[in-house]
Amino acid sequence: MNLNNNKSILEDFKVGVDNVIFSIDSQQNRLLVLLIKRQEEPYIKKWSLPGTLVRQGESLEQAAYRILSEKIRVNNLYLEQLYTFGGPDRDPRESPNSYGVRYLSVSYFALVRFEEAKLMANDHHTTWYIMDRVPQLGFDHNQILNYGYQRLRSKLEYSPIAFDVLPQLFTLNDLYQLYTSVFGENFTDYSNFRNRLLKLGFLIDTGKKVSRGAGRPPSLYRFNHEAFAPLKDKPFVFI
Amino acid sequence: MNLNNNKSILEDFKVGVDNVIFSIDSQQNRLLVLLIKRQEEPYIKKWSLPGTLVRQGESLEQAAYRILSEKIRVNNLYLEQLYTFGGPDRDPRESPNSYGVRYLSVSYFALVRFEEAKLMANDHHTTWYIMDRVPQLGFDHNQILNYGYQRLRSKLEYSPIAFDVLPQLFTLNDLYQLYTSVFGENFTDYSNFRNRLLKLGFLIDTGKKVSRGAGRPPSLYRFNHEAFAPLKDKPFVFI
DNA sequence: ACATTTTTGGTAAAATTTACTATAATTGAG
DNA sequence: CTCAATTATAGTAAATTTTACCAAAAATGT
Repeated sequence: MNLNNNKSILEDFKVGVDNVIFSIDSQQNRLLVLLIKRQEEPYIKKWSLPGTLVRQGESLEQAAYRILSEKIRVNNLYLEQLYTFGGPDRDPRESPNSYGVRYLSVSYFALVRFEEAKLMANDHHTTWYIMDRVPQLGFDHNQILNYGYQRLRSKLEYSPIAFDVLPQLFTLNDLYQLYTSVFGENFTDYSNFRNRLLKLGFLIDTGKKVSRGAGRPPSLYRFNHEAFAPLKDKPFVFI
Repeated sequence: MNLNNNKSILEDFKVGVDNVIFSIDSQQNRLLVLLIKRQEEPYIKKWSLPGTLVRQGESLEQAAYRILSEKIRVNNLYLEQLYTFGGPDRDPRESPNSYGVRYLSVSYFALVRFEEAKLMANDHHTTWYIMDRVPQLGFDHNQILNYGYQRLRSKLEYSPIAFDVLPQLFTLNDLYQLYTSVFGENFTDYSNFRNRLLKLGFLIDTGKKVSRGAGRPPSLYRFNHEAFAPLKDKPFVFI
């Protein structure tokens, strides 16, 4: 950043953070995204991504966590920065050519554990939307959501983010259900998914069995961070 | 973004753009990055990434292009957003707890054609640095540079950004040299690289031959955007 | 007891990757 | 002009991985 510029032509920004918060209901095979019904202008009554403006002394990531904790109560999650949208015309609050304060949106992507993600009881304007039934959103939030969806899919392909939202001990079928909820019907078959994952060597069979109704009881597995680490920088996919 | 917040606790930002500008000198097998020797505080005399503050009515990407065009003259390039660094303590100009104006850095990643990238003649504080000889930089720019380097490598693996900086017509060896300049000695051998690329079907043999000293004259190829398009959303790598 | 369900372990065929070789087409030295 | 050196191109056999299945194991529930 160069301070030699004439300060008078610089622009002042308010910085907002908008979150694409996904959760996976493996029971019902659904990918869900958290949306807010706006209570004020602009885009009043429209659904939108949960967001906030960054406060003094607060980091971007802290702001992203603050949004999350105001809407849902959850302990296990994965969160990372997505993209920064900052064209001068993206927010109708900025009347064109007025050159007053300008809004920048730093978007974050989160994946949260569904079983423990409870909506705040007093908030009736927040809901989990089924991903492929999302309506037209306010601002440029459909674009941001789509960007987040692509990120979710690519992260699941080569990163162990699924294990941030699965319980400590899980069955291979739990993992498979999670993946099919996101990738849909034409996902690879269970047997091959299983073989590929096990060969990678970072899933540990605890030997414990659990009974869940009919059928042979499956083994409970856990994710081994140490065994995954060496794979981190190598190109590989596990789907 | 929620306007219900008490405005008094919000923070005002100046937004800067910092560029990680790479170029590849295939002749000398070197990956280069453009650095600026700072002429003012903070970090005076230190090398740093070229950056600027965003002006009124200017988009982030426009600002990124402006930096580029002030330092080098180049026509063929690839540019995309990298990451936004915005902790409250990243810039020493912000005295801690003063809560005045705060600086946010949106970083961009660029790959430019080396043959036509001429440094501006009157600028003696700008230079191409060999990537693995980069010194300690000002601000958090080593971190940003490293982030850009990872992006460069992963982009080269599954995106056709190389063809944005190669000439319209190029030999397969030109392409190979470019890749080895970035990925180093233990890169896959030429014969297999060739076979893999050709099988993907987006490189068109023009039939034209060109003589460059000793050896059988190679064919000139061109990149076919239409043939690449269907691969865009499918998982694949071409190295 | 046995039909049903689900997990687990496998395998044969297809496809791909890897390591390597042979041949073709040029330049440049003598 | 001849031939060694050089670079491009075309392959191929072996190793490995992926794909599309199948069968046995271990539980449930009627």
